[in-house]
Amino acid sequence: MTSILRAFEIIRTLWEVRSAGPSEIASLLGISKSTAHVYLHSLQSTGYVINDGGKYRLSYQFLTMGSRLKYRSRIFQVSKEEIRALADETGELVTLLIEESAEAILLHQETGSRALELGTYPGMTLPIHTHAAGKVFLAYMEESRTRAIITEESLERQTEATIVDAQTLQAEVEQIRTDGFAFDWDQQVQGMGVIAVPIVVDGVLRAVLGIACPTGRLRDETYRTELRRKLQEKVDSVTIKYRYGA
Amino acid sequence: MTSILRAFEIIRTLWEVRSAGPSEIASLLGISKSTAHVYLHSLQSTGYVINDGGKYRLSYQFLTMGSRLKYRSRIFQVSKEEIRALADETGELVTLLIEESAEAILLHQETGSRALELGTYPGMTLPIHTHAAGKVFLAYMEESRTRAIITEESLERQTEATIVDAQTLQAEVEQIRTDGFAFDWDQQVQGMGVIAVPIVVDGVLRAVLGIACPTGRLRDETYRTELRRKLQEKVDSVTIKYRYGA
DNA sequence: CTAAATCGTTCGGATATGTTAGACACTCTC
DNA sequence: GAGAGTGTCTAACATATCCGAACGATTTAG
Repeated sequence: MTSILRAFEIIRTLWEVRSAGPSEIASLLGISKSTAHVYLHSLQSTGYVINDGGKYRLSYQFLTMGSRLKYRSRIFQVSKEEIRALADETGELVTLLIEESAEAILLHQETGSRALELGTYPGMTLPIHTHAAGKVFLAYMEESRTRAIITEESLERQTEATIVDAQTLQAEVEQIRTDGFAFDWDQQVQGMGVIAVPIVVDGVLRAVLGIACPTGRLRDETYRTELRRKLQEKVDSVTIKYRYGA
Repeated sequence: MTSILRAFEIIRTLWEVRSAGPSEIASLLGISKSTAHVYLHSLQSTGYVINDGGKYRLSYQFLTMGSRLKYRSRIFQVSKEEIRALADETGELVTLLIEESAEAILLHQETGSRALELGTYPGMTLPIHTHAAGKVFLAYMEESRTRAIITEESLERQTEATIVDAQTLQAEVEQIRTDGFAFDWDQQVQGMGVIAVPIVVDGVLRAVLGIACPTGRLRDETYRTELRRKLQEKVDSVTIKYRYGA
């Protein structure tokens, strides 16, 4: 089914170039101009691509569908209020991440009054080994998957503190299993630290709730444990809501 | 190019049923089981569909792509801070809408401290004739399109106050052109009113900024003009930012 | 202001591609 | 433990995809 793959290649290309006509798409993908036109025309009739005056571009249908998925998801529905409350109480950046295809996806975030402004956005994907939340996923998923990701993946470096060694990562993962939470300093972006706690319902890891704040504030141990306590508190109430309804 | 259309039909179906296997998709779309399987398999390899153990479902790739489109858009970037500020200053719900394919799309929203909680979300689409923001679009788009939408579209009713008569709508649109803003009461949802102001840069309508609040508060005329003044103020600074950079 | 070039779009024929039924292994249900 | 359901895979057929050429319309170059 090359046509479907090609259609999504065109979508990706349209994302990259923002707007293009059949000729440009054709030369970028190495297909004929008329073929490119047929694809673009078909994509237009799905509503995911828009034609203004010969130039084609992606429509906000992606946002519509993506947001619907987000707002319909149970974990978002039951944790939305707690995330807002946690952001208000701590003033920091609170994030809800889920795992999909061995990647961490930022499903939702709320910013507190003194939260740092990262360039993060809902739907953003993050490599799983570069931050506390990702390591929680590694710690709580089925061990075979953990092993596969740790060894197979290339463990790309993001900052100087990023763990790129499989054994070190494995040890951290085991530590997280016993602790029930994860820390990181500077592993994703320099100057930022994260505390992350798993949301486990019926023995299944549903998501990870995290607080991101400047490394400076995190060095204070009493503040750190305070954050962790508040985080765990919210996770507990989210777990109950998820399990027992409403 | 029926395969592309069919692929997106399958995506729509997967949205509706949340999760399904080839057999279920096949019977829903009237195709053979093996065809459904090939489609699902291809969609999976695009990353937009995920296979857990035979059952297929949509991935958050839609959210990722949709959010990227949103966060990259110039109008969002230049108005983000003003929207947050306006929500803080007024305490109400502030919305940024754009028009696409004769529909209004809620690109962004920020909630103030006493804002009413509608079930709105970024990416949500709204019929264009049922609210103040939509009527601003009608007022500021090319007249031929306005006429086409007003007369062609069926003007579906949402509440008792929804304008479903083409002539009434036309008159309102002309009023908005002279006023430079739009009001509505109860036209989208009962008990809610909206004030909407166009964001026009270089003679082109880029988006509409709106404030939604309970009809009760809107009846106070001094409050109404106060809201409108603050709204216009933010729109002016957004316009300048959009036009002259940063 | 004209001419050449490039654009998006349309058409019909060669052929590559999608479609299908059937067979398989597997998992639940009864 | 039998049966009906599932997801997956293969191979042959037929259909729908792909391309080159040609059409206006628009933009660029002279």
